[in-house]
Amino acid sequence: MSEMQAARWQRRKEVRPAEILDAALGLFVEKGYSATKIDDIARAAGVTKGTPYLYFASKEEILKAVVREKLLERVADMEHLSHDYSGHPAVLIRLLLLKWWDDVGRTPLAGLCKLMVAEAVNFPELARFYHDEVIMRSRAIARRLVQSGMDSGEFVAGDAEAAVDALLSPLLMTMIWRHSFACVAGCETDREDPKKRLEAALQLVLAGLSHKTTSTS
Amino acid sequence: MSEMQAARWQRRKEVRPAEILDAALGLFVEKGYSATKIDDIARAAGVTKGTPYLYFASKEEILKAVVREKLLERVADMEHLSHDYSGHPAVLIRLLLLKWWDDVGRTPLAGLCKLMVAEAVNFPELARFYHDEVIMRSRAIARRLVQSGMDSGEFVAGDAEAAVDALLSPLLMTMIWRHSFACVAGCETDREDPKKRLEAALQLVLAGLSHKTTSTS
Amino acid sequence: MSEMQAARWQRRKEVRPAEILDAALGLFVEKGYSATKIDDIARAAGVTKGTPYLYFASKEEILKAVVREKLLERVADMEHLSHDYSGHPAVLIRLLLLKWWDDVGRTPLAGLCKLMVAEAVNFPELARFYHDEVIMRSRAIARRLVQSGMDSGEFVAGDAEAAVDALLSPLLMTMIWRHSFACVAGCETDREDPKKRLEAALQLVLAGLSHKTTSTS
Amino acid sequence: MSEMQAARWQRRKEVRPAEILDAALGLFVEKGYSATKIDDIARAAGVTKGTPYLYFASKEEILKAVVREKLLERVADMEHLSHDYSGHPAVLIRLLLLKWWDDVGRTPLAGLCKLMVAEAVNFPELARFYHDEVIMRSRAIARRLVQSGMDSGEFVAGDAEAAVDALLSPLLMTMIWRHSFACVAGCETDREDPKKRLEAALQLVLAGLSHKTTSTS
DNA sequence: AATGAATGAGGATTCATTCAT
DNA sequence: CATGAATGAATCCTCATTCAT
Repeated sequence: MSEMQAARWQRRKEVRPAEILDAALGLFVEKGYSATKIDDIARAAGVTKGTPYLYFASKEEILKAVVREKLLERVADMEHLSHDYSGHPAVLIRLLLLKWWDDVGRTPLAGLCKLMVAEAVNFPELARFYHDEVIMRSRAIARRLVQSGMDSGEFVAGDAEAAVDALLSPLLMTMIWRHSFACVAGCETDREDPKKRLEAALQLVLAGLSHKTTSTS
Repeated sequence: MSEMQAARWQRRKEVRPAEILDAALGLFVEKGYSATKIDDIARAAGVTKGTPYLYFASKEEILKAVVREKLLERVADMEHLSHDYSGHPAVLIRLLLLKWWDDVGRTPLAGLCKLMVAEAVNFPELARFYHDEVIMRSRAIARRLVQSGMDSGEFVAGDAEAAVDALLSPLLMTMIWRHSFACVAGCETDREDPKKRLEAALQLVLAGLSHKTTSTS
Repeated sequence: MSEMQAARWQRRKEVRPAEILDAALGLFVEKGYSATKIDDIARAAGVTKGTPYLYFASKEEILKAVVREKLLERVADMEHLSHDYSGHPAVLIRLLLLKWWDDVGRTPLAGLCKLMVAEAVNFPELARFYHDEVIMRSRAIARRLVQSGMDSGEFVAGDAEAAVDALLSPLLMTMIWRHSFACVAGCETDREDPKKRLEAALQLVLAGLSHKTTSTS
Repeated sequence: MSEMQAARWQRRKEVRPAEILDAALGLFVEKGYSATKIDDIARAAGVTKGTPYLYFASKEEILKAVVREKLLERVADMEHLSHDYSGHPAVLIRLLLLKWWDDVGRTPLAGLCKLMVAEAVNFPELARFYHDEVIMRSRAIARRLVQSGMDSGEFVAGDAEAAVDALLSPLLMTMIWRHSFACVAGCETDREDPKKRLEAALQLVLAGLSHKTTSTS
């Protein structure tokens, strides 16, 4: 029994942190940071109250770890995609935003983005991390693409930062919406196909960004 | 001592509620709902712990009152403006969004919008109120204008809801940004002129929405 | 106006204390001491929160005044009755106990007796007053009658104090009952005629106290 | 310091609830419900403020548990005794009442009975429980005995409920007395032997209840 | 490694009492 | 004389964190 136990524990030791973070992600997203109790997280992870403290120093550290673990690779993905690419910026922009929607926006991770917005003020250090490693890097990708389009003449020259705002905002707001009002009974404005709507909004911005000679069809 | 006492012992029934709500607005916006203690609100309003309870039943009711008091008239303003208007929708859309920026976006009220996003899940009743009385009414104004533009041929026909998303999102995200990351030391990506940037993003969307015959000059 | 006012106030000044004590009696009896708020008393008396403090120093003083005002004369009544009497003790005992029932037991004053029991520990000074002026004087009357019965041979000789206990307890318990369990929904063991039952119990004790030669068979 | 700490940090899940209830019983009886702070209970039980909440949901639940735990078995005892018995009702009545005195009346449990009287109005649910499980069951035992005595001709026929009142009231009032006025300095009418006095009172009632042919001594 | 009993600081709320009007 | 706005001490309860087992 003790050997089996030991073996099991050995194995658990490797996976516990991830299990705890998964549980924490779900609960933070569902109920917010304050309303999530350590005990909830522990139970959701199949352990008891003390266990999270074996792996994380505090509730705050769990939040930090969740953010760190879950979002960084998504950003890295996009950086790789954008580096290996040479073609029309508009096409890649569309591609990347829709990929972000598929990988993050429609998943629980979107809730993490909303959580960061909600809690940024309370966790400055974490906010800085998120700002530098998620926001700035994502915007840098977008900005580079926008700028290259402007430079190549494919896009109308103008304020690149503003263009990035216009491109990203609909996606971000959709993510935030899904984890705020959309969760409230009575506010479920059923957006049948959010992705399609997102695409339409994006298309509008890209159209505004592009030179058009004719608009006839 | 007696002067201080005397100063402390003012009976100002008429103005207390407003003072308390102002104090509450500032603190809720600055620190979030949970992190704001009733005692903080009281002190900021120049009264003591018990006084807020003379006017509001609970901390939650204070939040509700803040939201109710502060945002409704802004929405009503916009409805009036949009009703009395007959001209190019694009012009009014620009006008209204920039007005919202001036009246709300760059003021502490923007923090209230961010707060609603952050706390919607925790205060469903309040969220419904905000959804119905602020969000839906605002979107309705925008949708009407977009639709009339599409009907008149001034705008390219398409998904009106998506167009509303595209138009409003940059404004909303700017407001949210200002009350989340922008408050964190190290994240103050100095946006010298947010209004100008907002205008540029808006211009982009309106351009995408408009028929253009030539883009050259 | 000011003269009328003054006149009215003059008159009020005389009756206010009594009005406040009446209101307090009702509420103390109904809800208990702790659960009765000064504000309740004031409103029930048709005045506002500050007014009771013009006449009484504190909530506790109101309770004391209520007890003092309301019960003393009842006791004095009985003392008079018992002094002016010469006849069979058993008859007077019956008379006095039934009178106490009519004057106190079935009125709200019974609630005051129960209140004293409930709060004696919390208000020792008041308890002492009640003990000396109500309990001891009442028992003294009863004891004198019992003793005279024993001395005259009308009653079986024995422990006079115990006889007093036996005589008074059913009355006291009935009073207490009416202001404790009888007020609770679900416990209203409907005692159709409490006075009749009281009489029967009393009869039993008096029978036990009396010499009986035959009980017929 | 470390020894004190260690002593403070004992894990005794099994015994804590009982310790807390014991402490609570003592304090409730001594000071009343309102005047007893959770912190007092905790300290008296040798734990800290939070610990009672590990075992009981609220102060009210502690009171309920105290009543439930402590009195039910006493009632059950009496039911057993009365069932297994066949003899003169008067004898058993005397026995049971004196047993109740020994088991409850002269112990702190009597304080609980007084507390129930004092707080019945404030805790209707608990009052119903006590009414059904303690009062009614006790009275049922007494009533059965009285009735059987009346049926067998041992007792004078009459109002059985009134007889129960007469039999129980002296005991109840003695219990109540001991936990109200008797606790107040200055009211300690020293009843040298309360049991003896109780017995005398009881004897009186039983005498009144019995057929007597001769009263000679 | 895991448990979960115990801790204790912290915060919302109540209400007797005061005092400027 | 009366008001009722304001006070602030008091108390219940929560929950992140600790540590003996």
